[in-house]
Amino acid sequence: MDAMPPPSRPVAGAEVPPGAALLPVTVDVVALTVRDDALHVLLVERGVEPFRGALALPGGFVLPGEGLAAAATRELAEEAGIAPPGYLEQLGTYGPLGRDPRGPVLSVAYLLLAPDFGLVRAGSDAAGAAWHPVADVLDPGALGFDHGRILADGVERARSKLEYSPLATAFCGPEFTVAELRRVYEAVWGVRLDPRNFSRKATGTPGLLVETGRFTSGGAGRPAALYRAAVRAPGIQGVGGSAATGDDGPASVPVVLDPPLLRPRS
Amino acid sequence: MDAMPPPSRPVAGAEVPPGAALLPVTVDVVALTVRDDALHVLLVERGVEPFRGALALPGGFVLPGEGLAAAATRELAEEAGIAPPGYLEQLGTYGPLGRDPRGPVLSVAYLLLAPDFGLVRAGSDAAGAAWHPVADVLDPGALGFDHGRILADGVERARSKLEYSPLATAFCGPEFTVAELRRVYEAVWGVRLDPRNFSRKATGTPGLLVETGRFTSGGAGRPAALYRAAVRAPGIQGVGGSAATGDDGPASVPVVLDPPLLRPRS
DNA sequence: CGGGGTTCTCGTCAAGCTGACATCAAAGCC
DNA sequence: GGCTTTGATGTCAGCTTGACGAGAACCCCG
Repeated sequence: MDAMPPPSRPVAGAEVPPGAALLPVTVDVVALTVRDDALHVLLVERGVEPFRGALALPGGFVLPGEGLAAAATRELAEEAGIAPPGYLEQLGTYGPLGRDPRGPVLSVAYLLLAPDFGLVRAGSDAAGAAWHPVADVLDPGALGFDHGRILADGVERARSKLEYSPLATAFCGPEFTVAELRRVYEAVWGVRLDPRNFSRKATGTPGLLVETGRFTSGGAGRPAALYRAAVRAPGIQGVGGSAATGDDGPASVPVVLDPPLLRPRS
Repeated sequence: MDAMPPPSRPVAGAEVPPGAALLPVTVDVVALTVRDDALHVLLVERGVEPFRGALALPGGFVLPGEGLAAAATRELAEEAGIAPPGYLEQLGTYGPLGRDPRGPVLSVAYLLLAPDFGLVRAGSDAAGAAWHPVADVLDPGALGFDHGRILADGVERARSKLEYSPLATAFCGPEFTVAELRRVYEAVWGVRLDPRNFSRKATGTPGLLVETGRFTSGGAGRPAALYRAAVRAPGIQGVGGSAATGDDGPASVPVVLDPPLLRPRS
């Protein structure tokens, strides 16, 4: 669907009722990763008004003939410099009133859970994207527009996703250890988990891990068994075949963890 | 926010980049209720093309100067005849490509969990709204547009909501018995629950029920204790004060059930 | 080469929760 | 008054959870 040509008329609505509003639509992405045992979010420094100089989520306007998910991946590729791996799902829609000083704008937010991929032009360009610790920018007002609220919603969505879906593996590389997976949970939830109980739970939960038979080497301590994700997250690049018509609804969870991995209750 | 006057220029986008698409936006509502121990959805029979004569979710185009949630409540009021009670939250956004034969249209879907409220003009008018058992219309193709998929997403959202939030009470009236609440769970999940275990769990979960001290009378069997919802669902009518700026993001869950009420696993 | 430190893996055990089921209580109905 | 219906309370085995001990396998260092 990325290669779909623009339609003949760039502005739709010729057959819709005359009273309907025609709205510009943006796509903003909450891209989360875990680095140095802390949750990070991909942010850009805005180079143009409004909110010039402020930090904001990567995103931009949907172009004519473009789907929502396609717009999200395009903006990520433009502002992060690469087509990042990971799991992408729709987060929610905000607006159109009272969120952009230029006027009514509808914004569809997406959530990306990704391993710590490198950034092209990281921090060098004026509008370059960079990872920021979520804890540093979680207070309202740290980001332009209503992106502080969108980020908070994205973090909360990620936290609950980790409980009931195997998507914690989306933060890891193709092969990882149980300890790496545990540090993902610890960073996203902001808690400390017992390594022994977590290992028992993670390896005993069907649909989460697949043994590779291989082990780590070179690190300190006893070598750890390497695992792969039991489900390949239907992410940005991995779609492969056409997902029917332009698949722009809220992504369905690939698998539900059963029993869930509940976070400790205070 | 309902009374907000339209802005001076009905079509926004004067200051947005020239390449951005201007899209008509519709709001569709998946209104669910429980009647006769079965999950029902509010549907309208379309009176105009496209999909004339087919069943579809109530909804319509967002008007200039109107917020998303306001458009959802307005469409519900127009097509159901009243301002229904219940809990409203955003479900997801679909499109804009390949879902409306008239051209690109963005659709923001909302989910309403409501008690079995009466319908004005129920079934009489050509475009009147009526409750339909979800089981009758869940197969793809039963509804116009992509509403079959939106309904499926809404039902799945409702199912998981019941596990981790006290929103099952949104299906009940102001006072209800544990048995009524259990029938809500049974209808939404499609399972049979043991009344004794359910009662122990429901009354023992903090943040779900509040005793009223009153009891049912007149029915068959021993009178049952009447309860109220511990949290009033922030629904359509109950907002009261202004919810800051036009609150059109995905609604946050009012309270999280802890421990959750997990549905039986297969 | 051997000891200490580190990390991973397996085992143990009490406490709490879940699912299955029995028992009692309180109404209506004949 | 007995029967039926429905709600409330209790019991009990089995499982899961949280806390923690102990051994295994690697690295580093002297």
